[in-house]
Amino acid sequence: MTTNASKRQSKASGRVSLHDTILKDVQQKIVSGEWPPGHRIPFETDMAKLYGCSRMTVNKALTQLSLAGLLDRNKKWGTFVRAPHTISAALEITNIRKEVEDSGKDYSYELLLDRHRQVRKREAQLLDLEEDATIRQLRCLHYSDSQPFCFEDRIVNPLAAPEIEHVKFDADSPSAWMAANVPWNSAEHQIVATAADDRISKTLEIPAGSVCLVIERKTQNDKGYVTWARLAYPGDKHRLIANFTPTS
Amino acid sequence: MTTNASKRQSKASGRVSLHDTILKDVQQKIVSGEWPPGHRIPFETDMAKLYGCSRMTVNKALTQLSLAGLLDRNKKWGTFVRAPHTISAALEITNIRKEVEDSGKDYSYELLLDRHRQVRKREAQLLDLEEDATIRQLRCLHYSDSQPFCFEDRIVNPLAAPEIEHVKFDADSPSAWMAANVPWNSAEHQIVATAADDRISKTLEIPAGSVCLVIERKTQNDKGYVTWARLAYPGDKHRLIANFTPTS
DNA sequence: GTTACCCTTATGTATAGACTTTATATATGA
DNA sequence: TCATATATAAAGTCTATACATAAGGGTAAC
Repeated sequence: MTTNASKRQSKASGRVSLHDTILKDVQQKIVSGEWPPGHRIPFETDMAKLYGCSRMTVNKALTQLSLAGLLDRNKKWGTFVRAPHTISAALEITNIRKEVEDSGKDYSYELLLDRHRQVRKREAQLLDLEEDATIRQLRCLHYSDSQPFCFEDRIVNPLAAPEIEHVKFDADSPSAWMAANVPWNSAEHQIVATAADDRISKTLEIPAGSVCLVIERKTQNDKGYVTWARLAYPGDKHRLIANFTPTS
Repeated sequence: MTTNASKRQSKASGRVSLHDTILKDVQQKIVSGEWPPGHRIPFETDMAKLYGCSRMTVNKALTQLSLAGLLDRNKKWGTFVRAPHTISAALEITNIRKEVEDSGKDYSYELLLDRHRQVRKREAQLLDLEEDATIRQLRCLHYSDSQPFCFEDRIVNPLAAPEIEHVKFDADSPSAWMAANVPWNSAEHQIVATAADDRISKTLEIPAGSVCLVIERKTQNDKGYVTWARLAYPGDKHRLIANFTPTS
């Protein structure tokens, strides 16, 4: 098959491998939200036709995305975009409700503040926004058995996630809703220990100056930074746990 | 090829796929230390013969391990076990020296304590040891420009890592040496904010009761728990940063 | 001696085809 | 009606083969 051989060559000399192209294409569609969680993606055979390649090549790309946790694959059913992007099994600190309920306590949550305002300078830098941009600010408190458990202070960039504008966070907390509904490209966490400032000590009902574990998280999609959140946990009661194995 | 077909069938009905078996075998050899970092593993063609399968099947396994970061693969040279297991790019908090030097400061380190003693009850539980087992305890202080930067308190289980017994930690710090030389199966991190106790405040030269970020790490190989370490960083000066993408 | 060219080696990519496994859908017979 | 075949669909595994690519060595021409 000389024609096929030359076809292969011309494609290979495109410098980047075909299965990698396919992988990136699919990943892009997922993180951009074009293929939302639950969406059934084309069958291997169809994608093979689409890219003019063999099924094995498509299979290689999809298998990798499945291992990476972006896809769920089922025989006969097909391949589906996986539910919310969990923040890697290693450091799953998104799900405050689960955290509370796993410890056998009752979870509840209260929205303290929800307003639109102009960004501050530091925030504009942080989220790479114009100086006069408008953001939505949310503050809420997560309870464990009616004990304050975590104070969440968040700003959202409406430009990067317009669909959030219509959401009232009376039932679901912002972090829960966002984890389930907003796809992201990359996330950065910063973890720091601080002394509780005035607001935190009052809200969490702990003495001013006592110790807090603070996690700041910034997530990004292809339209820019979506949100920045600060989660403050009281004292040495809270532990972040992360498990690793060489391969995962 | 009917004989081949039936051979395939009989293998496939072994319930677990061949490439996965190969992957696990290689991984086991690496984490057990049988194939140490730098070791050249057999060529694809040889492993194919060894397992009585095609090169593609071996390739699938090795490619995955390479993506997972356990192997380095080079054309013409072959495939090598990758250098020290870094603690996943996401949360690389092992390398204190690098951390310091990346911030433009000079790194130095001082060994404060090195002794053998009987385990305490809590430690025996933690590392799953006999009540009367002996452990090696190490304490040291990492400096950033002659400022105390991190206080390390560590216990080592000689049964799980006998080679450590001969190492004097006068040049390399225990954490550096262990990161470079001790393969591990799994690691657990716990991150917590605490108020500095007496020892920590004196060692790190900070006021008693001021805020500390403490990381506790426990690593395990196939012989059991190797070591437990507590790293204390002073105040809100220290931040743990972790970056995520959906695939990595 | 250096350049140009070819050979070798080991991994990398891609293909076409065969068979397996899991699960649904549909028809068949008691 | 219900259980049981049977067909079908899609992913999973594996093979044999082919060519590409990277890196090194060797050799002959200049």
